[in-house]
Amino acid sequence: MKQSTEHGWNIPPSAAVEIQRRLAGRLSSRPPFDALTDVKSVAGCDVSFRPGRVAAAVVVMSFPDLRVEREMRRETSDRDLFPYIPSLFAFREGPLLSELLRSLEPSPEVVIFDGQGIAHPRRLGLAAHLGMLFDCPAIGCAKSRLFGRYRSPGKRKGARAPLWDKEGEEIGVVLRTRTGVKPVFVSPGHRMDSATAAEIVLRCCRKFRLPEPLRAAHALCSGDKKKDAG
DNA sequence: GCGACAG
DNA sequence: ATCTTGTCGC
Repeated sequence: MKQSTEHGWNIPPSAAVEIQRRLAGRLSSRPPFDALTDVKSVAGCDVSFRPGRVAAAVVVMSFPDLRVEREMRRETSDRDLFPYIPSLFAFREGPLLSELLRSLEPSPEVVIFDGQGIAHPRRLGLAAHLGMLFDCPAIGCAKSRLFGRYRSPGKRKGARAPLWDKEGEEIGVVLRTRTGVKPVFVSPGHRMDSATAAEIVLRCCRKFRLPEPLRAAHALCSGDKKKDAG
């Protein structure tokens, strides 16, 4: 049985676009928490590819201390995997991540995805799409830009610049998570706003450019055999 | 028609 | 994303 078909992910690109248009209208930009004071844990999600195989991982960390609380990993064949098409990214990485997220209890307080939130042509990047499906606060943290215009942020850690759409609406933040390194593109997914998303991502960054939950998820699904070290 | 284009 | 070690630069 093809799980991707059962879950409605394996569909023609034209149908995928229609789904995005339909779901985008139901997004919420209001975090369920006042600020960051209520957030006790943050989950990171990532997917990696190997010849013939695909693996996804979800790592839940306490917040703001960032201690690993839970790790989940799932690997399958890449048969019937949706092709990589910019703007339809969720249909490629979403299926496997959904399998992990649906079995994660209790539901995570906040989830950070390796991709865009609403900084997308139809306002439905991976983080917005999965956040919507699980009705969970979600943040998109991408390593490069897909959509939107911006002015380069300051060079120091914490510096940020708004990411705007063609109508001048803010759809995210270009955030410098480490002095002197290329900034990341943070955008709210579901039940989230840009300011809160940027704060959470920044507080999840220690010694590296990417937030720890994402680094941990990446290491887990890609099979990095490393150990801890302050 | 010509670029742009998350991972 | 992935194929891959050392190496150039701050």
